[in-house]
Amino acid sequence: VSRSPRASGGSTSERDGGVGGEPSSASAPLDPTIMHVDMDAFFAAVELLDRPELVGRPVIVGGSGARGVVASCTYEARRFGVHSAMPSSRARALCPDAVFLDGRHDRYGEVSAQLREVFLSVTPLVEPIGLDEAFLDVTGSKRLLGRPEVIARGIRERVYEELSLRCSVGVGRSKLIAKLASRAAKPVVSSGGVQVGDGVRVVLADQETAFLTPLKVEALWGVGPATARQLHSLGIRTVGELADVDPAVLMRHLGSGPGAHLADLAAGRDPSPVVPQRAAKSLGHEETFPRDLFDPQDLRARLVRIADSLADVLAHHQLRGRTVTLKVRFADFTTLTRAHTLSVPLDAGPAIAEVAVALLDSVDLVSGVRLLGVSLSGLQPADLARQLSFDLGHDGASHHAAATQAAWEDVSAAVAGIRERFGRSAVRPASTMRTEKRGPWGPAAQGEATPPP
DNA sequence: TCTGGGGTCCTATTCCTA
DNA sequence: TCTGTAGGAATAGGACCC
Repeated sequence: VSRSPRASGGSTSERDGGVGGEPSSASAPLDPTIMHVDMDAFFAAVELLDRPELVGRPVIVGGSGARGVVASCTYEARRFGVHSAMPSSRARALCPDAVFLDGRHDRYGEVSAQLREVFLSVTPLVEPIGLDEAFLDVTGSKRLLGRPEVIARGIRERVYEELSLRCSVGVGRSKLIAKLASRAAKPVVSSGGVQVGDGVRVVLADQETAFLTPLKVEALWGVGPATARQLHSLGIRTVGELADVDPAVLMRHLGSGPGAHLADLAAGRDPSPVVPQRAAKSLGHEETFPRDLFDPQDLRARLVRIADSLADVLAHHQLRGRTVTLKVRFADFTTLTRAHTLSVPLDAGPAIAEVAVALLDSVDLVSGVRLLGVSLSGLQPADLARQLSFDLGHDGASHHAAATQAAWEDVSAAVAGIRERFGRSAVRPASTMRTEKRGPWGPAAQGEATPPP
């Protein structure tokens, strides 16, 4: 090992510019080179692929109902100030001519899988972040594929050739730098128009400080509105100012963990590795209702349907979980959670619903409910859980839910099979059917029907 | 303006048990 | 047998990410 940074007393990055440089001699350890690939307006761009007649128009993907938000939008819509996470009502006011489309996550998932194939042809070390971005550790690919900038441009070209989609690529020694660099490579939108970005931005080791210093603190991973407010109150607005603050001060104001973490990021220190696969720690499903609901019986029925949807997700992942968490958001947007951990892992809809409904019954619902959600954590593979499920639990709730789980074991498998062949709506919990539109009791908007006499 | 749905991680508190 | 304590698990809330 001829070029070990430690052995030679200095970082190789000081010699070759940090991120890659020329391919090194065969046995030398290479400087880490991380890439962050971020699709441009991903959901909206996929919609335009399938509906080319919309190209050039402002297109907004997201819930178009009264309580929806923007999930993605084209740059034509961004010119009007529309951006993701904005309430749809506001987006419509800003851009009345926009075309609103409901999201098709299955479709985005398909394209995302194709995208991953491109990434995996460059390096096996791919860490997806959502459907539309990923970190790639290309440290070991440089000898074969060339300088980082060459690799990055190659990825960009292949994504465009194979998927007709554009992306931005950031390159640096760490995930922190790579992520910020990809943002710097993005197209810039103003009311005047769209300025095409570089597409690729490489930040070399000796450029890191100059690159980070002028950025706003909000640019850092982990600084959201609440942390930004606190930092602003301390007179800190840029990453450079943050780097000048004594870490002890940050730890005092933000807590020891987040404070120390933020001090590291501001100084450009981010040792976090690219992690190819992460096992899910929780799975959940939640629904916001078109209008607030007050009737406990109605809410219980909604919860059963949500638990049923969650059971589908669990079956798909072949997982069970021991902790059931109920989430309730009230009309005033305050949110509470209630959790119960069982001795036996569940995946059957009725068993999950039983626990969730019991939790719901412990909550005061008089102020009106806008959202209900159920999630399961403490996950384990279903086949392993099945072997261990002879233990029916000790406390009353566990015992009851475990018995329900056992009783529904075979039924759940049969339901999954039927849905596989005939679609999700082929089998539904009976208790949810009173909320569906149907015959003798007259037409009503879905989910708004009056219960039959 | 009025705030989705899918998650992760962190902190504080409470409760149980060795 | 009783008491104090330390530590872990469970619980709840909040911030943040895409």
